[in-house]
Amino acid sequence: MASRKTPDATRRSERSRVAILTAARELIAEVGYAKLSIEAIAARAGVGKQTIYRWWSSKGAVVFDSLLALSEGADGEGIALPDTGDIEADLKTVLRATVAEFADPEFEAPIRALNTEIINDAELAAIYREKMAAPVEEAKKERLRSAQRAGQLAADADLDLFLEVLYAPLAQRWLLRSGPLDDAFADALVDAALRAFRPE
Amino acid sequence: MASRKTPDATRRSERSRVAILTAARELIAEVGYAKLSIEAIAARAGVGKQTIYRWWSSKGAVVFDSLLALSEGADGEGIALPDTGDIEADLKTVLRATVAEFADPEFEAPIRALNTEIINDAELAAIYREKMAAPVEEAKKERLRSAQRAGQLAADADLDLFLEVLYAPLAQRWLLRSGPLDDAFADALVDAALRAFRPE
Amino acid sequence: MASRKTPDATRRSERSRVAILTAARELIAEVGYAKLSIEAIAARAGVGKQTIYRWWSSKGAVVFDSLLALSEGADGEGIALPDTGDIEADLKTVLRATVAEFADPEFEAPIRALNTEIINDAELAAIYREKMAAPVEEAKKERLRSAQRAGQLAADADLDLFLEVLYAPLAQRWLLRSGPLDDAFADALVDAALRAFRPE
Amino acid sequence: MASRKTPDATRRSERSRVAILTAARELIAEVGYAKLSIEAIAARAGVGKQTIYRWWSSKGAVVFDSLLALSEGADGEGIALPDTGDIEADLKTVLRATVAEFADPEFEAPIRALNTEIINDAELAAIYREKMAAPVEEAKKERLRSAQRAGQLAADADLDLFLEVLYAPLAQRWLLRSGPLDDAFADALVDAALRAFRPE
DNA sequence: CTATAACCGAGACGGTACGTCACGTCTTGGT
DNA sequence: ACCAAGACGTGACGTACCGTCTCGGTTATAG
Repeated sequence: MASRKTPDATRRSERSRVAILTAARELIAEVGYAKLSIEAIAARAGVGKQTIYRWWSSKGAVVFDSLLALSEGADGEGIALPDTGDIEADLKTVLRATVAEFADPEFEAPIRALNTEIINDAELAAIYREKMAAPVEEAKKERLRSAQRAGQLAADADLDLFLEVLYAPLAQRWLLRSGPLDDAFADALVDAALRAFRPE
Repeated sequence: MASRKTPDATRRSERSRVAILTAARELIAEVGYAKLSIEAIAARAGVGKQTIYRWWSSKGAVVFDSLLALSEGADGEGIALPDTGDIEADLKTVLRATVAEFADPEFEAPIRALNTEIINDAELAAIYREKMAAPVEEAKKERLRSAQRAGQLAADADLDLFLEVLYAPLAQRWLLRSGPLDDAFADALVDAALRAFRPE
Repeated sequence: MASRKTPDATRRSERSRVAILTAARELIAEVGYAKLSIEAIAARAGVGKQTIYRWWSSKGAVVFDSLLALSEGADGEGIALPDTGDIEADLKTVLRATVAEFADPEFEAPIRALNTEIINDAELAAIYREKMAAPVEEAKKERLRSAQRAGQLAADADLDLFLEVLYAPLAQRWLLRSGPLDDAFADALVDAALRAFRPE
Repeated sequence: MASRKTPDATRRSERSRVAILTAARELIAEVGYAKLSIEAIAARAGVGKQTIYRWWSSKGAVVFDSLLALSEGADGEGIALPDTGDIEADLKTVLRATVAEFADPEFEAPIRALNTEIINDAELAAIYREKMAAPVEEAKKERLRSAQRAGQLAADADLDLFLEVLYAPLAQRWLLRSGPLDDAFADALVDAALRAFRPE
């Protein structure tokens, strides 16, 4: 069941690893995911192609890792959501921030690339959920639990479902460009989600 | 000074058009979107490559057309939703059907391919919304208006938002494989959406 | 028994064919056979690698053809040997010329390349004999027959053997650098060969 | 300012040296010279690549050494030619044996490899002549001197030339596959050489 | 009797070239 | 004019080896 050739990870060149991931990130921003090539990454990173193939199984895996690396460092505590005691206000703040983030053209290419990868590769999807989505989601749920304790959300609300109802429409509009992505939309989503899961 | 290339659509070979679209559909199902090539489509269709390039601007466009063709024929009236008078029951019926459809491995490859295209190509996204999404959406909204008239939905409910809250989480789970996609989930979504937009 | 893919020779680009052969010849002279690469030939010829692989099966075949092309044009009559009536004088003239030719550094690289190919590829060896060696050999034998008629050579002399005795030592010295390659050696070879095959 | 690299020969691992040479010989026989790689030799010999590069300057040098090793052991006296008093009979015996040796497919690959190396590398050619060719040649010349003393060969015959006239045609036919290599040919060569250098 | 310097196995590394695939353009001959 | 066929220049693929460069580990003299 093990892979046929297992390079010795202790000998791995950290310099090369970082250079490859950096080059991949830069190139995605510059030429987009579709026109990204392993050769270009290797050239930009000053690395032999084999060094990429030795440690990653596909272009998608490199790209994925390069984006994953972005969200690291701030692992754990750093990603708590604001808690003013007013769940509606706090969620609107957060969703408006998300909307603003999506509007940043800098994030456009990499995030579309990431989604393209995840849609077509179940394995990467699993890693994505574990490494990138899960911590953020947990932070969000923590805030929701606080709201439940404060009686602002039904005590038996399915928090996963709540988050999906809240975020999926946002993500869909952005991905499919199926409608305006503005503060009004963010607010409307928060209102709808809170209505759907209010106490009583 | 005139545009360099304007093929005469009246002379277009219908036989070739159909063969290309059919070949594209078959190949997507067989090898997936990523490994699909124009050359393979041409070979399978018994067509010169130029005949493809003459009428479509990119691989995505061919693929897109080939999938678009699937949803045609039943244009207009055919896609009305059930209306038993009970919006909750009707929506659950429809969403459960959608869930079942997504579970069909036959649809897997083409729909993921379609989404990959749409995510990365704004123009195709527009055509998709106009040609494929809009008619279906309109049918759904028609049913919702009926529910509004029956007092089962708030009179001022934003129907677009309602549909997004209802369908986006479904689509997201399927695309990202972020959770089970079953009848229970469908029912929970309908319940949440109806709670968010109930009258009063 | 036919090759798996047979390109249409009538469509072949003469421009590319000539450019490839020319580039190959130039590069052999410049960098030698061992360091010659298909990629370099393609680049120099302004041609895609596939165009080379389409028409030749190996680097050796290209190189071989490029050298073969050199000896064409003068096919047939052009290669008669001098016939003054004195076979000894004539052979010495010819062998001294051959010695001089071998001393030309311009010929060094290509001819060594040619021999390397022929030694290791029986098929190329056969083509070489038929296309390059045979015509020259026939011309030489014609001169020897004239000498036989003049009574300067045994009437029953094996002319093939005569030529081998005459030329093989020359070629060997050059290839293996096993001794000086000068006029004295040429003369000595002619003397020995004539002694071995004199009349009576 | 001293030479950068001077491995200490006294510390050299004999086990590795032999394993490398053996592996090289085996691989030449198995895959031929052209497809032989340093990495394959190292792997087969259970040796690090550096150990090869430390002691040999090129692939050719390794191959050459591996073949050279074959002809050692019997250095010096062992390689005397038969001397029955009849030079014609003795030479025919020897040449027929050589012909038989060339027909052995076991020798095919290595000897062609050796020649390929020698043709393209003047330095190896010099070593070859000194280490492999010279002793054999001296033995042959010793037999010829005996024939001269017996009056079977011209007293002033150039023995080097004699050997070239005798052996070069043989080697050429084998290398270029330019004709049958049989006993008849061997006999004809001996006859021709003896005619060329007979007394008087 | 260490220690310290070389060789050694292993194999990661930056590279070059391989031979293949598909791209999108262009040309030819047939309908 | 459109079409099937496919040659072409281009560029990327993933693989094989190149020759160099660390890494421990193991000898085998020199202190």
